Amino acid sequence: MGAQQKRARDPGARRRALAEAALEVIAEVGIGRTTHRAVALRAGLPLGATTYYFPTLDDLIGAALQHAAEELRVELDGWAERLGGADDVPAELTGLVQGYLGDRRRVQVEYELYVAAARDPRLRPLARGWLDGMGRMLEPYAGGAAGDVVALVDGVILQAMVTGSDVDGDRLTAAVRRLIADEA
Amino acid sequence: MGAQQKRARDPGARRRALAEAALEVIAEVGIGRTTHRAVALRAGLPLGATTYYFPTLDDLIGAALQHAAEELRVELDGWAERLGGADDVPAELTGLVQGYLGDRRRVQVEYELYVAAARDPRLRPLARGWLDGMGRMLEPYAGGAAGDVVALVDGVILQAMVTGSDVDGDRLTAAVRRLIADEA
DNA sequence: TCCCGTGTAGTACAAAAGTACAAGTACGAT
DNA sequence: ATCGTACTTGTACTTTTGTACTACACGGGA
Repeated sequence: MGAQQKRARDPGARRRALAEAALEVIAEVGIGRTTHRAVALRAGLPLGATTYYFPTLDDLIGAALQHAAEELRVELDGWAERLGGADDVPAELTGLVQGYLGDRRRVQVEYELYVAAARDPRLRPLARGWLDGMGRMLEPYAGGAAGDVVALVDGVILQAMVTGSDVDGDRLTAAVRRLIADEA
Repeated sequence: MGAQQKRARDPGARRRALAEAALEVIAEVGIGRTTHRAVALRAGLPLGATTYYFPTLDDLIGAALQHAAEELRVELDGWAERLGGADDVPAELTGLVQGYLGDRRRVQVEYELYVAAARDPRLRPLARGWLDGMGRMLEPYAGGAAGDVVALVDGVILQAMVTGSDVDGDRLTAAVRRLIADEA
């Protein structure tokens, strides 16, 4: 019906734009209150585009979370590289955590995914990507305590998000040192 | 209009029933998808009861979360008592965590509250109740590392919820021991 | 006993939201 | 150049949802 000018065709870009817009909406209002319309508005696309590319809302949200999980994996690869060239691993890890917290939107989405995965087993593989990936990354330095360091880091990030405050770098570094003492 | 038999009057019990039903709904579908109708159905009460006792949906959810926060405080008091009489504090703490994880519904609500608080500052005081209370409780045993132990425990619980698995008691105990070594 | 305020319950209504669809357009294959 | 398919877009339809409202019943005080 529309006879106005239509934008250039680029289905791939639209899928990505929708997924990214969905992530922004999720960060702002949570998974549960994310709607087709809010995502379309955020992406600057018509409502119909959402259902054309993602048959159902769950598909849209699922694709967005998958997108986020992939971004997280890329982030983790960067961490692994940085840790590999570091002479003080705990201090470097602390710096990475602090940098990660610089983008609260992204962190918020990650924890949205966590809580959703706790409720819906279908999302667990996505959430485990971060946990397992980080554990594997830390194993060379933390050995059997890698999982503990992951828990500590996730807990520290959670605290920062809930209280709205920053991470105490020295304290985190010291705690990581204690956890990995004598390991690896 | 209804001329059927009405239940006994007990406003206090109704408020409590609605708050508790809301918690169950929140645990199942998340805060964002919690509705008046779902809560009323769960509580076995008519729809009108929800708006009679809680003018708006936010009020209902807020009351439910406050209810949960109070329950958490009671739980924490129990923990404090148990830790006070324990000769092996890290082991006792591990046992408490494992016991806490026995009621996943409750844990789910707690983390729903966390993530919601990260997004909405108005909920932060409620969420801080657990963090601060637990920190204070651990201070006598963990000293300056109390906050680290809280982070570790929260991270471990989060891992258990996300992966659907149980907590490795020995590992948690060992990690706590390391964190509080030389403290307090 | 007779009210009257508080609680109860069913229903109503407008807004929001998920999804379907019809109409039209661009682009590659033939 | 034509044709068909994939994409685009605006709108329509139905369900869900928040909230308001009407009608009624109980229970204690005048």
